[in-house]
Amino acid sequence: MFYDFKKIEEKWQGYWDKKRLLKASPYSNNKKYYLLEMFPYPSGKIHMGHVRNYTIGDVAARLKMLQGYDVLHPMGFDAFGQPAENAAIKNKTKPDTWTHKCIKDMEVELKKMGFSYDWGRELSTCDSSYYKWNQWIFLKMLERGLAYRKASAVNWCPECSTTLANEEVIDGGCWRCHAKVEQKDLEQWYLKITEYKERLLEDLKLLKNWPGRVLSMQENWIGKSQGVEIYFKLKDSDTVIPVFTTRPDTIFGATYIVLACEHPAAKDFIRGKPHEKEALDFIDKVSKKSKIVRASSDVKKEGIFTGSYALNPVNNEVIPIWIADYVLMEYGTGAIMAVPTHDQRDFIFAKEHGLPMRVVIKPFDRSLDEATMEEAFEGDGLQVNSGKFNGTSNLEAKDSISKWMEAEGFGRIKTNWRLRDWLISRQRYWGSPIPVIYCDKCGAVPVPYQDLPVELPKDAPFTGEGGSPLAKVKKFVEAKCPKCGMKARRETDTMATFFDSSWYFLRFCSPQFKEAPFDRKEVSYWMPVDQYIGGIEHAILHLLYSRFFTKFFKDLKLIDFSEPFNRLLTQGMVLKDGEVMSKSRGNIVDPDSMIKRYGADSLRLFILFAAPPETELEWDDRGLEGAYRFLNRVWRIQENLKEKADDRLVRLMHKTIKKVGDDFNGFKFNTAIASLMEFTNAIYQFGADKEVFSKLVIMLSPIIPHFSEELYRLMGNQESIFKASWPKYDPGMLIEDTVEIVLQVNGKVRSKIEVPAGMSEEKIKELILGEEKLKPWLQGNSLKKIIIVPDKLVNIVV
RNA sequence: GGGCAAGUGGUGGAAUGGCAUACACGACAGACUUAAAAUCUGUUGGCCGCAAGGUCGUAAGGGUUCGACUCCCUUCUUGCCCACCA
Repeated sequence: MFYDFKKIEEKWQGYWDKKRLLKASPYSNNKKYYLLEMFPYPSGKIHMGHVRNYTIGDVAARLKMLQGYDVLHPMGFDAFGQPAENAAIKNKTKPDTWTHKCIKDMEVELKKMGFSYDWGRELSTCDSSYYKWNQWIFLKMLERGLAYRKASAVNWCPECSTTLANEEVIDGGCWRCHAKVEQKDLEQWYLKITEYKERLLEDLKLLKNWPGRVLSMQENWIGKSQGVEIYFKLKDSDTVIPVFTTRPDTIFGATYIVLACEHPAAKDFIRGKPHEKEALDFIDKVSKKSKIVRASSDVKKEGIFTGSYALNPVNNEVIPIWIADYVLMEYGTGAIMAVPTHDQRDFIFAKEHGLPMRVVIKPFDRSLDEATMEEAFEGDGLQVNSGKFNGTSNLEAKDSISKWMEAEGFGRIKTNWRLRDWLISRQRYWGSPIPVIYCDKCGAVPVPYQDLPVELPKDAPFTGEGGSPLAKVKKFVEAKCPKCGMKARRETDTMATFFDSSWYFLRFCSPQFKEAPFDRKEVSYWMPVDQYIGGIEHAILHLLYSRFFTKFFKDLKLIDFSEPFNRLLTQGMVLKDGEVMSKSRGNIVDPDSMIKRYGADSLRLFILFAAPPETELEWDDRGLEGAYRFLNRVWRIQENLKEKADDRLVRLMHKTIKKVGDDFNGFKFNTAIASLMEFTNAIYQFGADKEVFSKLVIMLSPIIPHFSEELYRLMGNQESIFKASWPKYDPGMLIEDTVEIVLQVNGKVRSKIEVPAGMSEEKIKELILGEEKLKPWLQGNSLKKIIIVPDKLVNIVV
């Protein structure tokens, strides 16, 4: 009556493993498919998000196996990172021990789901055979000037005692622990990702199969903006204050200038002025606050007058210079021209401090008065109060004013970027050591290639006190200078884990390769990744860094493609009662307990059926039970097979094969499953023969592999179902003899008729005008028009 | 504040210019059973109607069209991402 999922799933998992059935084998033909899901952090337990991500991937991978592709479907672990250190402190264990235990536990859980990974290719980023190549890549970057050291104020998380990249600061807090981020000065290693900004932006155009939202997020992150750098001269002096603007069309309305507090000239402008002390106090007060706090401290804009004045180059107007907290030193030149009438931030600031304003762009359909304005006008319109540009549209003026200012020497046309260099240093233990030695005489010296890997010492002390445990390991820190042989000191910072995950997709092509990060021959066969699947939370950082690394490898002539991921799918979150599943909410549904109750196949089926992959998925225990019931329903079909299936069923089978194939290719698993359910319902109605049933089972096999393998073998097949081929449909069987035509009067359905397919418009017209059911609607009305959609619909307009 | 999605039965969702609500969950009824579970077979958007049938209905309002869940405009709501980016 019930199929024994526990026995079946264990049996076939063991069989696939023993036969190495899921091993990726290249070069068997010329169709390759590299399917990759974002590898997990080994926390020790898989959650529903993993189950969803990996189930989606597994269906695609198994489908491609059935379609005869060489499939590469690997799995590994993003194993460096803070939680291992935190666990080490808490449980008095070692990060290494803890991580490897977690990896073991997760392997077991992943295997229970029956995912088709080639476990022979498994890798962990914390193994020295992997991070050796992180160090190799770092040295290559160092050689090319792409890795450099810079002392600067960095984001400091007091909770984790570590620095964070700008990208890792979320709402003023640490991306992992959410503690409030502070400012601190440190010498840090950076990667010059900005050198690739043009290509990172330009090549987004190549990514035709990426979700639009991810592309636009990347574009905004890179943040290219065209504008003009305008030179404002100080009144009674030759000192120039450059200012960047994307709105040169508003230059005639610039009524004051604002400097960032950190602006190098700020203190000069204050010196000897009446409010000198007050102004210095203000600068001091603001600079003590971290920039993150300043950014998040709502809308209040504080500022103070410097006492100095500048000249607007286009009209020689004398305008005051202010200092304020809402201007950022990091963007543009650290100084802005303020146009309160056409920028809302400037407007608020001007109102608060009684600064002058002047309208220079008026809306097309009305006039504007600065005295009565309640907010800035940021839309498009016509230039006014703008000298010889009056009357032109501001969009045109943007261009003509820029060119005019450049010609007059008032400024120059310039492009600004939002993208910053990438800070990779971490004052942490559990990461790849940065392969550099500091010598008093020779400075920072790279570790020679033949000395790689620089191994992490296993016996670092974990006290939970701040600072890096690595710095406390004497025999690690003490080193000889590779250049002069003198006593020297080893770098104790480790790399950000985003470094590890920026190239793992290349390593999977040849995970045991000893000569280089990857074997060029294998990479040129498998790469680029045909389908990448993961969470939207990685839309910016991980994907941008991976694209950067790929371009770097291309420049090294190690590969000959410039984008790593052809197609990208970002799957939606798994919700419970409308909320994201999380420990803090206490609404976690543990996959393992669901596998115990209903089996992995039911879980896979439910999670694919409940929602399309990209949208959020609402968890529902009863839905899972429904999936289990469906499997039993299919299971029972084998007990009642007929000699020969009904023609109607065979026709439906061909339709279903087409529909399911199309839906699978478009990752529309929910509707593919719906079709398979309809087909199953039809089998209950008409009765199937062995051939029809086996095709149903093959179509189900990517979704519910153990179940399908078992049924397939019970039907007498000796070979694995994954050696079978995907069923083909006969296009002739899709054509219907008769079609149902919907009859509308004035767009409302009034009747339907059955007619032979391909009937001519004339004949249809004749037929429907005599149709009894339509008479009441046509009587007493004059016929205006008849619209005929062949084989589908007729609309009579009266 | 900006950008991008989305809004459809009691619920998850289907339909991307042509029969709104496929498929599933839940609910209700029938068969089987001493009974229950399981299974099988039905019914299941609202309103009016005994019925045939009619009528309203895809967040709200307007527009384009013979015809709109679908395209356009306005508004509202929710979610995600970004955010003093000049």
